[in-house]
Amino acid sequence: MGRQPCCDKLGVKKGPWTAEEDKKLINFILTNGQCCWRAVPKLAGLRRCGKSCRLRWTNYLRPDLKRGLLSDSEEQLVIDLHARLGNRWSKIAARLPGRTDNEIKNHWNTHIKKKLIKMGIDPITHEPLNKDQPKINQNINIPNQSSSSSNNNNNSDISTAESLNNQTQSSSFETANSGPTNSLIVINSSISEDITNNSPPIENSSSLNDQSNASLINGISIDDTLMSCIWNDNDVTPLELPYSYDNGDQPCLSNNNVVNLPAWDDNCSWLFDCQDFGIQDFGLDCFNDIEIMNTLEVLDMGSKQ
DNA sequence: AATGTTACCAACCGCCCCCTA
DNA sequence: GTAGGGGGCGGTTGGTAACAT
Repeated sequence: MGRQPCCDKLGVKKGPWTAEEDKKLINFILTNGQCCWRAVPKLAGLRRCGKSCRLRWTNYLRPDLKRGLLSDSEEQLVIDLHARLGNRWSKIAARLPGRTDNEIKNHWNTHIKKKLIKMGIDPITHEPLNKDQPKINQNINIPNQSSSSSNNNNNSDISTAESLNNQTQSSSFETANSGPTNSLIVINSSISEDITNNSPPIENSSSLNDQSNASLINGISIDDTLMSCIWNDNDVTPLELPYSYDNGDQPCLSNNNVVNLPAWDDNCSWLFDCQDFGIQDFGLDCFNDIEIMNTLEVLDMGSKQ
């Protein structure tokens, strides 16, 4: 017995969303909140699959989304989280406020993956591609280490690594060249404590599965808040992230390490209006017509570009 | 200018998990 | 206990813009 399709395929439109459809969906969500997605298309007057509506909303229309490329710090955080969580994009996205799993997944596949490969890092295992010649520590987060060493990557790669090094202090790689097993990339955070104390399931456990490896990460500086968030399977809403917003617009780690997420684009100022209320709630009596119209106007602008 | 190639990303597909009756 | 619905998730595709030849 096959499953019922999520929607009636006949008469369901596919492909890119039009500004008109976006308006309808936004209007509906703002008016009614997020309810049963299957019912949304019908109620909103859209010839779309409910799933498609949900995706459009969560990946593009949600007012709390950031747009634009990931910053270096965000990128580094994604790498760190991926090393721990694997391709659990939604889990990773949950730790990056304003970013969606789809966005992170795309960014990983188009940017980070290539960067890591160029650096000699296997993007899947986060181990050096050539284990006999571990060299990534010469590029990543080893302060005062010359980047002119054996790695002959191009300048952009080196500058990328340096950039990551400079901007991200609390989340970084290190390679452990001396282990009896394999060279190892570890996250510069509370891994060692978590391994010994909590022992949560580790996606890429191959890199962290023996005593020698565990010993290698002893002494690495710890950011308990961040890693405890990562370990907890409980969903973490953006507000529960270990960031705080210094001066209202500069996210900081709870341990006062600035993450340097970029200031939001001025064009997204309307989003701030929307952040005064709970996105999850969208009971939306707190919306006023002006805010809704602002949203729709911005959408119009975007669609005309 | 025309054509080919690459990069990017929005959107879709289908599987899986969770909840509920 | 279990079947089915709903939503979430990760992988993949397809359109298109940018760049190269």
